[in-house]
Amino acid sequence: MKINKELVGASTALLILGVIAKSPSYGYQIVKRINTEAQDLFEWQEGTVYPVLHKLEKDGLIRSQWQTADTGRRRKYYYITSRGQEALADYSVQWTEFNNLVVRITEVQYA
Amino acid sequence: MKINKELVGASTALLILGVIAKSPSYGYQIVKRINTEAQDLFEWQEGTVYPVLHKLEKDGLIRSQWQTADTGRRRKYYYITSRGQEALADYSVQWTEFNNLVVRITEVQYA
DNA sequence: TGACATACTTAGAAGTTCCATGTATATTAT
DNA sequence: ATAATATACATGGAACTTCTAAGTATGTCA
Repeated sequence: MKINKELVGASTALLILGVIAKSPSYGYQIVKRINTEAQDLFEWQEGTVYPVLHKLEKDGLIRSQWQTADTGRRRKYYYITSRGQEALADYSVQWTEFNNLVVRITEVQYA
Repeated sequence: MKINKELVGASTALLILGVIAKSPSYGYQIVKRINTEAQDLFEWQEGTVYPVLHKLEKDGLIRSQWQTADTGRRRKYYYITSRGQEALADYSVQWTEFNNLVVRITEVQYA
């Protein structure tokens, strides 16, 4: 299995897929959700996320649908596709293996 | 703690620092070492690693020294600096936290 | 009505990594 | 002997991502 070349950079995509897989969401919500979970670890900007959403949609891993909230505000909801679910499962495995490698290489050796 | 903006992209640096921290190495050796450990997960190209080594040295996280092997071949050995050790410890923590986030977000929910 | 939060979008800059290629030398195979 | 391969370092330019910044629009609340 040759890992996806962009795997690591694709952690953004991985997180987005993870969020949408649990529940369809729209961009702004995803940004808030991840930033809350990330605490002080990092902070996504909207300008980072929207292009990734567009790319994921172009690649057929998610699809979108405009909806109007009760408030009257328009939101573009994203849904994961079956290809997206496959990709998510795939990326998760790759991520885990990659993490194992990082841990193995960087961990301190104890006699 | 604001995570290093390049953390994820910095996984390359993290792995390199991890290798050198255990034992001073030269570029070609690092590439072979990581590629062996990475199995089929990915494969670093030399052209990917040398620029990172140069950047790490410029940032003072590693230092280099030319040595001539018994074979007569010249190698540029890299040593981790104290600042490099601090960075390695720091990045490791950040990586762990980041991984925890990824796992939390992407893991399947069981009732 | 003014300030703020919500919500999406894109342009341009900056930064990384990849691919390809180049140079040089030692080792191994023919 | 010499050809092929492995070792070893290096860099230019392409390709790709992400970031910053800005823009547009609308709903909510003081």
